[in-house]
Amino acid sequence: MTERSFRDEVLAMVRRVPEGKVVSYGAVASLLGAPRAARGVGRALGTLPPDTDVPWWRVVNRNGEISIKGAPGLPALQRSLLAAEGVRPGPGGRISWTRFGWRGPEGGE
DNA sequence: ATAATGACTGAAT
DNA sequence: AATTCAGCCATTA
Repeated sequence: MTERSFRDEVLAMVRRVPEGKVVSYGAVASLLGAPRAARGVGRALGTLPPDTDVPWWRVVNRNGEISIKGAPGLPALQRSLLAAEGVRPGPGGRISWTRFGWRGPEGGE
């Protein structure tokens, strides 16, 4: 069978994140069976084309903050997309895992 | 095959 | 609680 690159698995997993929910890089890595590959997840999302159907904006770092460091406008775009889904950072500027954290495919979508 | 890079994380300060 | 350090991983040159 075709070896599915780690990148493809990451994209497939992120595609399952329901609207209005967020997940951390480490969580995605964990769901893929590689709990220490958080960076690999970030890298995978970094290769996404601007017209992708993958909801990359639903992935944030463990603190519930935007962790993008690429183009200057991307962080703002992510905040905007999240806000459009009802995901808003709390008083501290962090997104609450209790309210918006996605538990994974088995945790209930 | 080795070295460098980066949308990460946990532990130590 | 906030910041700093060092480890970990997949991918690219």
